[in-house]
Amino acid sequence: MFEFKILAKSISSKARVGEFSTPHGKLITPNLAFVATEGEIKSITKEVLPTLPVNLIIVNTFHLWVKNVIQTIDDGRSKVDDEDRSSKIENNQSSILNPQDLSSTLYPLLSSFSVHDYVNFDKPIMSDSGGFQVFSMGFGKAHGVGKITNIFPQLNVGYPERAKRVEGSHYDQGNPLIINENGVEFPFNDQKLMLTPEKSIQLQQQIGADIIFAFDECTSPLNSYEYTKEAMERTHRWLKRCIKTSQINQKRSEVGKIRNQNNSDKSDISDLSDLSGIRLPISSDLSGLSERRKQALFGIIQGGHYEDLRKKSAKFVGKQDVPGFGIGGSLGRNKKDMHQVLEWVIPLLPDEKPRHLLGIGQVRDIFECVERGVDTFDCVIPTREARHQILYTKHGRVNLKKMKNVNEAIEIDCNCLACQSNVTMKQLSSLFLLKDPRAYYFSTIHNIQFFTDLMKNIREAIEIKKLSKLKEIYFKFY
RNA sequence: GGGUGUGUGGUGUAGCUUGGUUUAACACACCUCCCUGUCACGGAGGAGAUCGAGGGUUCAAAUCCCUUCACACCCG
Repeated sequence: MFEFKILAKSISSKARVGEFSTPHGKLITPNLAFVATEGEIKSITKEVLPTLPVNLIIVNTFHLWVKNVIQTIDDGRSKVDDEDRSSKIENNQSSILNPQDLSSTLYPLLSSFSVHDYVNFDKPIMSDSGGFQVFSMGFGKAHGVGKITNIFPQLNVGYPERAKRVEGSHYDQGNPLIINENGVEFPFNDQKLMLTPEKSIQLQQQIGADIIFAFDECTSPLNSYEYTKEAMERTHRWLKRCIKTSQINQKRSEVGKIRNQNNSDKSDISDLSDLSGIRLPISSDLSGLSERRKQALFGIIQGGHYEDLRKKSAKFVGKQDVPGFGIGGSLGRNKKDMHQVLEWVIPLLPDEKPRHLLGIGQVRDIFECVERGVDTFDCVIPTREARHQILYTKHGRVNLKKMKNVNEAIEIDCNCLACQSNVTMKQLSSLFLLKDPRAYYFSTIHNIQFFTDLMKNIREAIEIKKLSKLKEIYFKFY
């Protein structure tokens, strides 16, 4: 499990085609995860999701947690577990397990019921750890910026002045969140929610995605060098804790299996005694713990747009015992900074493991980053912009608001349902005016088709050594 | 014929009772631009009415009074 086979490599760049084995199938790379923060791709119902050209999705731990979706998944699993057990076990040893306990406690998971069942998607799923919310609900909110800042556009020429402001420690103050060594406290809907590395991994285990991310602190591009360094070092310590928690889970699973084989309730579990508050169910039936519950923990590289920090982080995370890496955090002030960050980081990561670039995914970015050695992406752009009436086509981005009177399909040779059913841009515009759910649906499936095709084209181009040619074609319009 | 009510940007409304804080507000639509691990079917700007018409009161009227027009309803 979690083997990464490199199938083809570009000669002129670091681009490669790979195959990552997960419990829910092989993920062919480069690829892009569509974002299903709360367990569904917005405006796409669970019924139609399996019919769409989607290879990978990413859900979000924080949002699933606060929206009680994890609870729902747990309930679903308890139900399956109960049914499973009652059909297999004659005696009633398992009665000690009740759904209430299961829902809130870490435990060896019996059935393979997971977020896949919840979202109705039997392909690889990633879960983000909540680390991005440390930024988006923290400094990101306070600073009013994204992870690539492009504020002060009027100061583009006066770069030194802007840089001075950016380097100032002023931007390290006023975080609405409380961040300390232990974790992060989020004020959310009148409650305080504490997320720690252990908690995040626990939640992610309950979610059951194939690829999970370490809990990190995503910093703001406006944070000072000192702050970014401090946050990065803390993130490294958190990574150790994430790995440990994840390994303990793994061990407990194995113990569960042994106990199952021995059919004994008295297996030695003393090495797990430090797991206070975490109980093992006293059950003889743990055979349901399948390969499908295994999870790959990806460590995340931080360090902002500072060369020494990024390199230090890449070296540190790169040597950890994890099956893959995420490149996260603030990526500087513009795209050049972002490319620079990748050029610092990627050469320091082991070639034989996959690299995921968190949160990036505009068309140009995908090409630039694949060429620099990125294997997977996730991005809200395709689905969010669809809802904001931006459609992606081979001839560039199309703003539907300007196409109110155009009686043509979005794209002639597109395989998406909208184009196949000859929905015209005029019709689609009208649906948007009426806020008809079909407007969001059609636009979203169209953009999904576009990005899925894009990734496929990229993979094929790498294989036949024509990536730069393909890039040229797309760059005419993007 | 008598009575009542309504008349504000493209559409729907707020303001009118207690005139000034209205260079007339809001929503939708319209025109730009934006969206990169989604608190994002969202965000930032812009254009657009002198308040049915005319007259009067007043330092000051969309707001009070008169006349008139249009529409709606009620009574004959």
